[in-house]
Amino acid sequence: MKNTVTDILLEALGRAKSKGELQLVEMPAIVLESPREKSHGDLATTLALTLAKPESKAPRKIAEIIVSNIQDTGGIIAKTEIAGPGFINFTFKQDRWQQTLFEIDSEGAEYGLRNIGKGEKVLVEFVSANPTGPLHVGHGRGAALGDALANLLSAVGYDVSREFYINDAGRQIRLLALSVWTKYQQSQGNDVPFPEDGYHGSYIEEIAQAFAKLHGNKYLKVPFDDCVDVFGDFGKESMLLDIRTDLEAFGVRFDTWFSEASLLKDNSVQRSIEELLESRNMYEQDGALWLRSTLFGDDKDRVVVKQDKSYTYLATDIAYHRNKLARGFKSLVNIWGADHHGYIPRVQAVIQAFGHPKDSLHVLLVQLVAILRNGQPVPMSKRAGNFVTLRDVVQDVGSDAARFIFLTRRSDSHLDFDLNIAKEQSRENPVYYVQYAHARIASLFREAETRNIAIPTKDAVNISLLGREEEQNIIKALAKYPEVVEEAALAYEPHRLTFYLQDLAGLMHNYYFKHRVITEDAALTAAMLFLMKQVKTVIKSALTILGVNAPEKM
RNA sequence: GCGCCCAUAGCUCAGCUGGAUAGAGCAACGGACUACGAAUCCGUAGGCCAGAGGUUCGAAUCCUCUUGGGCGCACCA
Repeated sequence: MKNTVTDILLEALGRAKSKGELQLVEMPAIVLESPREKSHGDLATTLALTLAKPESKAPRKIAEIIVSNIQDTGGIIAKTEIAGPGFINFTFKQDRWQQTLFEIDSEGAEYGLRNIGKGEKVLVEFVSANPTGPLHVGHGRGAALGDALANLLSAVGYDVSREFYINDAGRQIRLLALSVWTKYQQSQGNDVPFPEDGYHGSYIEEIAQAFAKLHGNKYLKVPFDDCVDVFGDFGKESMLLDIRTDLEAFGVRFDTWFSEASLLKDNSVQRSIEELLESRNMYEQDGALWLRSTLFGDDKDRVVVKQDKSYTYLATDIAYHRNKLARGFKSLVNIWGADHHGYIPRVQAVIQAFGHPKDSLHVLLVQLVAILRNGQPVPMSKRAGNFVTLRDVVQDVGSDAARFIFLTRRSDSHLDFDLNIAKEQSRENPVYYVQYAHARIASLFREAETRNIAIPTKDAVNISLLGREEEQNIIKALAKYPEVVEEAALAYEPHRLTFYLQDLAGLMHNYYFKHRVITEDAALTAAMLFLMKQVKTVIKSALTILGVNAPEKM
């Protein structure tokens, strides 16, 4: 629809130019938007306003010139108006909107999908929690965002992979090993002091018990340094299994689990460093190797190899991002906790040092989640191993509610997650509101079936019967869906879909309440059922992108 | 000290690339079930978009400063 009008406008400008009515030294971008105010038509453009200055003419005058040159060859426009300071408002013919319903009906689940990505490979890396403890709600928010975003990017034609980066190198795994080893020793009666900065939490004991069950007292007399790897691997594998299980319960599956340690093992860290030294993006100073990140906008250069020849965290990240690029991903999306924001310029420098444009990496920051119970914040202390886990929340409120609520805010704004509201089955809980709209339509269809009324196909329906205001509003909302999907995908903002869904569900509930669908008037009943069918399709499509179920019954 | 993010109705938040009279939900108040699911709907009220300048035809949106919150500033991970 937008494209058609854009073409019409471009042609009009072309004619105005050839007649000498407008100069048009530069062709302006055509911006079309749907006005809030209904009396302003279906689409509006500010074209005349933006042209006022370069043309040095009054905007209304320019609008008149443009309008006089418009030729609506397709016959879709009912009315063109100049309003206010120079807006041009278009109102479409009713049957044009109603075509939307046929479109949805024939495309079904495909409706709204686009191919702007053209199969380009995109990697979405998210969650990437240390395998040293269970996932908490913050990870859940990242998981919901990453998964929905991946779905969204697929919906617009990208070839998307989901990846979990396992931070399994370095000190934290050693500390995990030591924590498990200590609990193991203690459980076998050896009074070994627990490490001060060790991981607390009952899960460590569970791992130690599982270890004892498997190995008995075989490692009881082995000094820690001689069995770090055994305990480390065991701990890591146990935690990863837990993490994977929790994520699956949350409906999230990864295509790849990428191990940080593997980058050290296969020498890719070393090779990355050599490559950067060769390209002069890395240099030696004071006995350390530095990434010349200031070349690419970072505040200061960063150490990659320390004086003692050990690597900083950045070293593996360099190798990791090099690896991502080498796998052919044109676009990388990283989802991080907001406390890592200071790290962004560094990694963007890495990308550029390897010769890729800065904007091939998009970092989305996820703010913390505060859990509320009965309106009161639930205290969380990571140190004491006492925090609300993703598993707790999913068990408590369900995966659907959790996912939807995580996606009702922009990712970079704080989120208060109220457990009581998430379980509530009312308007206040947006998940139920939207799911209910879907289930209500399903229920309506069941009712129709018991009365032997078929859900009509498009050949058996007279769409022009749907002329009431509520019907027009719903149809317009449905027509907007493909745009919403596209914009949400390009902006990396799945939350736009949750807002869209709430609007659409609202229109549906309002309509349903005002107008009885199944009546004596068979033709009208058929048309209304047909409309409802398309609403159902779109709600389901959007919920599916968000990773939320669209139930037939609740 | 330097840098990043945020400030919109009593509360929680939307507001698309700068557009026309700033929107939802909740809470408050008043209404709607002999009919397809009232898990719903309708109405009323609620605003100096933190403050002050600037840019322009036009600013919640862009720029500068101030105030008030959050977070980063490691040869840690």
